[in-house]
Amino acid sequence: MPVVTRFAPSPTGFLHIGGARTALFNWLFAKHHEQYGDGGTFHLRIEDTDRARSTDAAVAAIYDGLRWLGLDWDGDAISQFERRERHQEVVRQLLERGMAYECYCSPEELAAMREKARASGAKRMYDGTWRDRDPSDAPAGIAPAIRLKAPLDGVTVIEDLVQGRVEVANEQLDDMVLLRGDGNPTYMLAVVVDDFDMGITHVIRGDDHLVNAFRQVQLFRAMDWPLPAFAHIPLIHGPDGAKLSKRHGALGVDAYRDMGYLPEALRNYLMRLSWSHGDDEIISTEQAIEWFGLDAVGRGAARFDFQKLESLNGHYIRQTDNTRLTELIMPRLQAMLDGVLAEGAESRVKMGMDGLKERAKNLNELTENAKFYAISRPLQPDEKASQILTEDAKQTLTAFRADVAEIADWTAENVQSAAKAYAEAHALKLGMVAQPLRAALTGSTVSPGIFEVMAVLGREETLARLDDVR
RNA sequence: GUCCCCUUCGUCUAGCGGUCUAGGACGCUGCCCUUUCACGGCGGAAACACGGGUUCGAGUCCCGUAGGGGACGCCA
Repeated sequence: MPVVTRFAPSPTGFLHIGGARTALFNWLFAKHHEQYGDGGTFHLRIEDTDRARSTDAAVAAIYDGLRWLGLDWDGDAISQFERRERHQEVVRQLLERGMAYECYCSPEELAAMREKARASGAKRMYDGTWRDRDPSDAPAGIAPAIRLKAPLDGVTVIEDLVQGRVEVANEQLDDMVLLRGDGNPTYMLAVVVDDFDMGITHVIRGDDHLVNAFRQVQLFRAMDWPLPAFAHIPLIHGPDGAKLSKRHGALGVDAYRDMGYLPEALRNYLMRLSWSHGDDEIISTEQAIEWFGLDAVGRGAARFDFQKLESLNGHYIRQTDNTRLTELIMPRLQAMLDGVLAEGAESRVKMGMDGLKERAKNLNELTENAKFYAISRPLQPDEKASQILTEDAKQTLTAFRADVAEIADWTAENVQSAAKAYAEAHALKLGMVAQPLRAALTGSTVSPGIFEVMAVLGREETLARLDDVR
């Protein structure tokens, strides 16, 4: 049977990292079945039933984040709000069949009920005041909410693909609100109706929804609809072990993009949280699609670890071709240098990329490391570099400059040979030549191999930079 | 408070009763490579929360305890 999954974020904030992983799992599961099973489809549904809190900007951020991560969805995204008439229609049916009822409790009454229930340790929050009450008792001028008439005893069972069999006594579950007093559907109603209408076969979402799932199952049963399979995946926690939230600084996926992470690195990192395939760590998306299955998803929450993401990102940066890296970095370089780039900056950056990329864990570092290729002369050596440029060092540089100016074929090899010859002739260690060169040519004490740098810079620029420090 | 879930190195995890003197990765750390920093290579320290069962045999199954997390909205 073909698999149909969905990612259903509420557009009240930006696409956060936990949501991104939920989307990833749904996407991988659908793709796996598309390529290795009977078919798979992945839908995006925007849960915007809360009109007050939903924003277009958040919707745009969700689209943007998913696209950046490469998680394409099938068909158009569905707006839950736009389906409210269908939701209302379902409630009408429920009402007609006596499976739902009108509730006239005021917010104050409900608050009092809640307090009382908690204080007395009662199972249900809502006490069922209007469950069997004659509608003629209804106070005038108050629009009622509609509640589901849920079973009072027995148990509701979920055979969760990740959590296993979980059951809750129905006496724990009170009658949930389906339609608000203003006639708008609640999330609980909308998910069930939409999941049914969309033919969702597998509901894969964070396990903070596990408890909700029981009430949703009651609704499915009330409508006599077939149940989808449920898979409640563990949440991602912050470094402190609590649910990931704004205070952890982990915001939207756009923040990760800004921090210089590659989407493939973030994808690889995210898929390894609560899911694994043996000892494999570096997993391409193609492999993940082939291997992904719900049976290999664990049940424990995972903590977010920036260092591991960083390490993975470094790996993917080294794997990425120089042209793409250069394109990714040029705008950042522009910003860093206030738009003032030396002539030929881009081609130098690209030519020097081999040496640059193995020294960076993220795009911001890469940009910082590439700066000396793009900046205009004269360079401002940093503090450590200045310390290296002593009078002795400058003399060495002046003498060596004369040697190197004679080189006919300006290559890294030839420049290096010249440096070695110079060091030998003056009984110096190679470092005594190389470090001053590095300080003069890059303005820093850390850089790619200095002879490679000289080759990339070219004879003219190299000699000019050497002259600058005299 | 009530209900639900979870528990292997600091972190992510492998392990699906014997092959576990518990493996991999990140991080930490020693050495090598080396013109700096990285990359890379070779080593090291580091974990089955605790207590009972079941079994010839338990990290693996069951039950408790402790700890952690999640949910208890006319939010999603």
